[in-house]
Amino acid sequence: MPDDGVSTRERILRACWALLEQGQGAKTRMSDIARASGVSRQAVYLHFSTRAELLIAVTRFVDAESDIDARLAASRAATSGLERLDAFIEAWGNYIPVVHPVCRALLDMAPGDEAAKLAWDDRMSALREGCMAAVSALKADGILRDDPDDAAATDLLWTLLSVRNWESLVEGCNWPQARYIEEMKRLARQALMSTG
Amino acid sequence: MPDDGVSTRERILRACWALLEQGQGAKTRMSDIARASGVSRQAVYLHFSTRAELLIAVTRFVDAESDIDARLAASRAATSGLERLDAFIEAWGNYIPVVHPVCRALLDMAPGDEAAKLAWDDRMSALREGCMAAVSALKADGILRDDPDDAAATDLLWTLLSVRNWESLVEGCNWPQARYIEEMKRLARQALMSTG
DNA sequence: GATTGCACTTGACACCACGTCAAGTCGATG
DNA sequence: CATCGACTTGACGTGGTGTCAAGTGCAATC
Repeated sequence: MPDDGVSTRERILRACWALLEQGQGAKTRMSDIARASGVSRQAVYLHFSTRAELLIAVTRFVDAESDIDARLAASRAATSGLERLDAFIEAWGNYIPVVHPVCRALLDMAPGDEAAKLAWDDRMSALREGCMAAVSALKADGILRDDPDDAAATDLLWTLLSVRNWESLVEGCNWPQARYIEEMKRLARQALMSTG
Repeated sequence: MPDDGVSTRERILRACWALLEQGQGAKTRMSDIARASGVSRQAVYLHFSTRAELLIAVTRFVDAESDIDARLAASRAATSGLERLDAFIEAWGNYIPVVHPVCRALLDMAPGDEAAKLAWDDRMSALREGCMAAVSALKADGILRDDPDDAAATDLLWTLLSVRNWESLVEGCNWPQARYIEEMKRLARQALMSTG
């Protein structure tokens, strides 16, 4: 089936990814993607029954290509709670710019599309797990503050690390990525730990 | 021209506001708004040439009706920097739930509509002014930390107080409004002040 | 009392994306 | 050769926005 050893499906995924990286998510149409993939519009629907499904597939594809799991492994390997928090923020925070264009597109269509919304919520609840683990690690070390309870601490970290906040600081305020990471680490420490 | 002393234009604005308060922003159509206003769909276009224009007009209407200026006056009246920061967070933070349904609708259409995007950016840059003023007040009192410079401190406060973060905590995590306010005050103090 | 003007109604239409359908092409494989 | 699968082509339905043209009804004005 492939032309150059690459399946049509993958060509579409890559073309879509490339398009999203340089265009406004919401304005990338199925026909654009088809053209960029060198395939007819219908062929796209042959592989992905819906725009939302395609975008979701692209996020999974990007996850796989950029080895998000490996990135997060470091944070799970950390021994102390503080190390783990820092490593988690670094892993996730540095992954955001990679997936961001695709997230943007998914997010843009979420208000009007149930499937997109569910997929996004799913991603976000995965992130929440990571936050919860980091909070637990702090608690295990006895350095989690007790003003907000564990759940609230997780809520706070999760909100802090949202894609929107990254957009706000890095894209909206032109912060360099490194500054974003450092500031988030500081903020998270101040928000969650009893001793800074 | 009015039926009950209320202009058609205002009936539309109020009906739209009411609809947004109980529906999903993006799914509220022009025809829904027309029906709720007891007016034809075309009549709506007679007053607002575009859906974006209508939504923008509603936000301004809500601003006026809820006296956002009076709310913010308190923060400007504060004498100390810390008082001012707290008052600002309280004024804006407690205003969010009021405008939120309308913001939601505007935000939902922003990705695909230039006018909506501009209107939103405009609102956000007004908020930024407020943040900057609060930061300046802290600096005047000599209690602004110097790790992040003034601009970055403003960026941080502005991002912290974003509508998205309110949504995340209050709607996403079911925080009561009061808790949101208190936590934001704490977070802002920790993030901006040299002495907590 | 007729005329003009204004706010509004009615119904049709163009537009744009998404998604669907049916028929056809082309190459590989039995 | 026949058939199957991946793909193309072109037409179509749908839902929402925004436009257009003709009409209605009331009020102020002549």
